[in-house]
Amino acid sequence: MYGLIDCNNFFVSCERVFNPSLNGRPVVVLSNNDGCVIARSNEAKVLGIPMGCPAFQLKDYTDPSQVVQLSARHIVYSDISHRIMSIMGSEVEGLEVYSVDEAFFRTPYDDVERNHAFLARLVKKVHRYVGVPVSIGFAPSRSLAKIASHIAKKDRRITDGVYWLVRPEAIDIILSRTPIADVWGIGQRLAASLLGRGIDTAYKFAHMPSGMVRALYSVVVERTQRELRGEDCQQINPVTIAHKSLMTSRTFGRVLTDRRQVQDAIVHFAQATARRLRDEHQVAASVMTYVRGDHFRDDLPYYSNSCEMRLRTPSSSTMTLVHYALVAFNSIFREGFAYRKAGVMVSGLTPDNMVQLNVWDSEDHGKQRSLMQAIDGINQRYNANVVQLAPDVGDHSWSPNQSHLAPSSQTLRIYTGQIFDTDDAPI
DNA sequence: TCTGGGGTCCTAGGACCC
DNA sequence: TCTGGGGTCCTAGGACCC
Repeated sequence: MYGLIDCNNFFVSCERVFNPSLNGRPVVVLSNNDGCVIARSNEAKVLGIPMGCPAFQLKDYTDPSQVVQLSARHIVYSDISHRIMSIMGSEVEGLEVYSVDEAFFRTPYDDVERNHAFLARLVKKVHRYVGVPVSIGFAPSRSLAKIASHIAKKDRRITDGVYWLVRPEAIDIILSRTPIADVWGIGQRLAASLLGRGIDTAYKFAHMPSGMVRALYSVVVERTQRELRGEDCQQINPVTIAHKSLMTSRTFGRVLTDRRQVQDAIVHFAQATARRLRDEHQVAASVMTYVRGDHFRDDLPYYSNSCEMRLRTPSSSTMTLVHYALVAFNSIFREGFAYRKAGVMVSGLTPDNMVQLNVWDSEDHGKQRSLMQAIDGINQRYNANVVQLAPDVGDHSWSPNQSHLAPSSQTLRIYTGQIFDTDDAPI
């Protein structure tokens, strides 16, 4: 059987670890640029604030002064996530970290009661060690475990944070109470389409003829259906397995028209991406740069474009990636438009010890590699970006707004073991 | 005034090959 | 009038996830 551990209101719970006065109050965590709501405390959910709600619309639901609004601190959340996952990893087999606040695993026993008792202890342990409340569901498939974990989180009668979905009769009852849109893998489009056919619950979906699901939709949807029937068929890629692409992008704090300022952002994103790539010991085969305007502004001409460059030899060198990102940028930048967002993505990733060197590049490659190792070493030693490439010294006019950051206290620095640089908060 | 930042997988269709 | 068939690879775009 599969278990799913899910952190309750994760980002809000992380903030509460450092500021217990937030307990019992409506709290929301805002996305980059303080744009929209990406996490809500239960009290905020009760007020009717929806997920993804633009911050400026909070007033439609409640007096914004009653709601504590916080800018996201992903470095902190990521660190807390690692702590939780490492506790989990030491207690269960086959941990698959699915996202920053969720992980699947295999339950240790065949017996339902023993699993329940074991997992209830685990819920307590995580809360005691890390301070974040979690819920666990377990079932024959991951999709059913997901539904079980939601019940564990939402149903107040469940006091130990664990719910299981194993007996077929129980599964049928729960599925018939689960709206089709709540099924993992059924998004907006599919839900609308299924509703149009009268399929409004997970139960009805699970009992559609599979041939029909396959013909109407795809193998992916059919797999979801089989999962609801208790069959195990979702292949999860644990994040411990290397990424296939990496992206760094930001919405700017304001629209930019100056070429120099947008270019500044591209250089910064390319550097950040290169560093993450080296952290993963991977190299990229191609680099893509994209820019776009502000699609919420009708008063400005909108422009959006991207350009992908293939590298002669796969690389993770900052200099190489910045170079190609800028070549791509120069080919898509148009004067006379207002830019609101840009990003750099690398793809075609492979382990750096498997690079096939192009004969023309081999000498250069070795030198760059040594240089990058030296720079990374220095930056790591001083916990900061002490050494940077010359181009990334602009005024960062593209920087996002983060006006609701909790104070970056000494406690936090000690807790995370690093200097917390709000200007450079990679996820 | 103000609307995030990552990722993955699958499919359709075109290019190209024999 | 007649104008193959089957395969692979790549890319763009759409759908989903948190």
